[in-house]
Amino acid sequence: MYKIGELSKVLSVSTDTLRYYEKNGLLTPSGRSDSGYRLYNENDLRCMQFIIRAKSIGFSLNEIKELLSINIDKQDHSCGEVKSLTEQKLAQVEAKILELTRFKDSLRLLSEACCGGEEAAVHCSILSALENVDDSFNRVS
Amino acid sequence: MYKIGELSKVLSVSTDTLRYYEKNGLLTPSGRSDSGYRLYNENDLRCMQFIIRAKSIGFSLNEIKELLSINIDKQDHSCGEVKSLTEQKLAQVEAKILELTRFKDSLRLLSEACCGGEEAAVHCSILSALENVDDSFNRVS
DNA sequence: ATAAACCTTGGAGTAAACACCAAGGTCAAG
DNA sequence: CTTGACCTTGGTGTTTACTCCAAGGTTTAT
Repeated sequence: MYKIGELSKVLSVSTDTLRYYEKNGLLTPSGRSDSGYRLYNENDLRCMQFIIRAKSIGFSLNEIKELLSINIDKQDHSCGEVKSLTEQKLAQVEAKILELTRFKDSLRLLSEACCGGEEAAVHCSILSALENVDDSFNRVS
Repeated sequence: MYKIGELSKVLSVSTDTLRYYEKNGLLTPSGRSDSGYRLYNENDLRCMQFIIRAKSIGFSLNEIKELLSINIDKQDHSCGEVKSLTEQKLAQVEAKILELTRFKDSLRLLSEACCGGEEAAVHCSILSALENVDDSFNRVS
């Protein structure tokens, strides 16, 4: 069992953040001490790690709550509902990956077009590189 | 040349957003009419499209400003500097793609573990699916 | 037994990214 | 020449995700 300060150190988040997440229904500590201190167990820790990872990927706290509800509500919902929500999120993630990949391609194009030397970078431009990417995309579609 | 309302319609963003971006140095319209109306040209439009795309990918307005400065400052900086900034951003994007891909894998695992039927989804859980992914990751590393 | 280092709740403050007025000037149509 | 749809600046309001007190109770080490 971790006290809030201990968990905050393990995860490198502030105690305020932990209390904030609790207030917003993302992570409720599994228990309280006699004196009212929050007590987190290993499962709470894993849940928090999940939240941190989902956040770093770009999910909002509300989206994360939705993802977590897949877990929390599992007794109350059918497999069909869970699967549908999961696949919806999956599609979102895949779309994001696609966009990011396209973006990566333009950055790489820019980087490769750039000689990297000492001269003024007049011919280097994110925008022109992106235009090239767009053009190729347009030609394909 | 587009007036602010015209550009806003073309791009499906509010005029407030366009003014906000101008105030924050992301996109300054290339001109003004005699009466002081903002006038945007095709280049401004492309720039705005870039901003919208970068935003949808998860870059903050400040990060986008940095990306755009690659373009704007090109006369003032060497190719080497531009290349370095670009590659830095490239690394960020690649890291993001990796994390997203990992996340996608866990969602897919969850989806596949789920029968999708009518029964209570007791055995379906994002967290347990993620634990499995983590385990396999840990075994590898 | 008394600091120092924790914890509690409640509330106020902050930064980002807008959204929404208000008061007034501009422009095209009838 | 006026009506309605646009534009201007300047300001306030909103949501998200924290962050930082303040006032007081608890634990622990000396």
